[in-house]
Amino acid sequence: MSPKPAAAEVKAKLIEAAIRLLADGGPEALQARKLAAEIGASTMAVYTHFGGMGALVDEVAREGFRRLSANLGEVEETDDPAADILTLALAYRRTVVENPQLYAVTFGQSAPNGQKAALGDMTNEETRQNLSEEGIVAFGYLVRAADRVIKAGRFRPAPEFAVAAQLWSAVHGYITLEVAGYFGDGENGVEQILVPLATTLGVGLGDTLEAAAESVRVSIEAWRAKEGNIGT
Amino acid sequence: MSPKPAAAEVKAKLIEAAIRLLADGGPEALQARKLAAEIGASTMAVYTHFGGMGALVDEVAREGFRRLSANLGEVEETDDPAADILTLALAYRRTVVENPQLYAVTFGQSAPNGQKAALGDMTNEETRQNLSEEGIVAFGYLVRAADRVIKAGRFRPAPEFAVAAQLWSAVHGYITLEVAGYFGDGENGVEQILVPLATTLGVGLGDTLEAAAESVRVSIEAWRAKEGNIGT
DNA sequence: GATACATTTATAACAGGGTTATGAAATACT
DNA sequence: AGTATTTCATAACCCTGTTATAAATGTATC
Repeated sequence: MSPKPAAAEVKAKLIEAAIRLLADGGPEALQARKLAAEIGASTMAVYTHFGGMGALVDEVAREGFRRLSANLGEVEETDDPAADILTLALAYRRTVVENPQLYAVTFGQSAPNGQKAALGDMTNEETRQNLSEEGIVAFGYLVRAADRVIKAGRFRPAPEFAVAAQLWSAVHGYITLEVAGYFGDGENGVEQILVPLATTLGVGLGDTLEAAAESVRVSIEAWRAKEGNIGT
Repeated sequence: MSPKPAAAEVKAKLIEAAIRLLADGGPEALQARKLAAEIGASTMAVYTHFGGMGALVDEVAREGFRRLSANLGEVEETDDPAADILTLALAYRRTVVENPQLYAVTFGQSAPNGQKAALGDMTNEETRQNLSEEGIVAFGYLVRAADRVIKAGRFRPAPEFAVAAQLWSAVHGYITLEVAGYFGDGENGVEQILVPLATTLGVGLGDTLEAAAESVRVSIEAWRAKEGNIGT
């Protein structure tokens, strides 16, 4: 059926090259001619395999979601689900901080060609079904974690989706502002804002101040050990 | 000193035209040739008055901050500072929702020319001084509101800046995700997510559940009356 | 194995952006 | 009035996405 079986391979190489160019040179480095040169082909490769730069950027955005989901999936569920939430937030943050350019595209912020990567409405029970698979998978980790905390009796009973959406808003907002440069370099913002924010959210959703603080402490300690962040 | 006194006027007309084009046609409509046609001039106007599209976009971003500050400044301080915080958040949200394209530029998300509108580090006492004036003014309203709630004894004692940064993260994140289309159309997300989030933040920062809920109720009621949002 | 067909690819051109020289027009100062 | 300085319109330049076009490459059929 397909005269040239190398098609999928070229497609993958283009995506790979796109992410590399994006990470190195920012959105303006994501150009058809540079991509072609990177994989040793002509610009036509972009058009035969994607139809244009727009679709390629879309695919890059989806790949970002896939990598985010993969990183969130590596977070193990412990017997302290409240701590797991902050651990997920820290994994989310680390993923974005390590490749801000990619996630600017993934979240439709940086738009090399005026693209948007909208996933769809999450507040509607029905439309939530036909969301892009990549986005719903990533969000699903938060929903599951929220559900576990509620079932453990530490958050007040509430729709786990609504709780997850609140957590997502707060964490996403924090990460967006940190990456934009508002909270300084390094782990400064994590210590001064994200950690207190995690406590605030835990207590606000029903946890006791003591339990929330302890969960935050546990998660942060593991984070420091894992990422080699010797807290100051 | 200046041979042509019309300079400032042309500059203002360009900014005005840029915001109009942006609102109507999105980032890709923000072009030197279109701007020139809009004000009945040649593209050189952009270069003599701004030096290039980049600087013009920068100026548009600052204008967005100025308008945001103006809208936040219109929020009156009541004797319920916790309610005022949600009122500020709703004004913030309304400003962005009414002109998402402008605020995509203001927050450096949409980058017609790869521009960024970074304001600077807010976690550092010293560097916080030399932030761009436009950004610090807008953020200042939140800091002042947080301070009032703390002084009223409803939030636990804490640096008002840190509290404001948490609030800003959460609200900014919510707005970003709503505008991106994740929370459906209209006031859906406000009712389902932003309002509960406000309660969560209030309680998490030290307020009682009853007091926080009452403040949210008061603010939302005023909001419905003002914006004509007949709650469902 | 040779031929027909579909797909991919390289080349080259086109269209539409930002930007830049250049000289003319317009205004303020002397 | 004359001079200097700024602004502006025209036209070109460069770069980027895109699109014709024809050659090359592989698959399927006889």
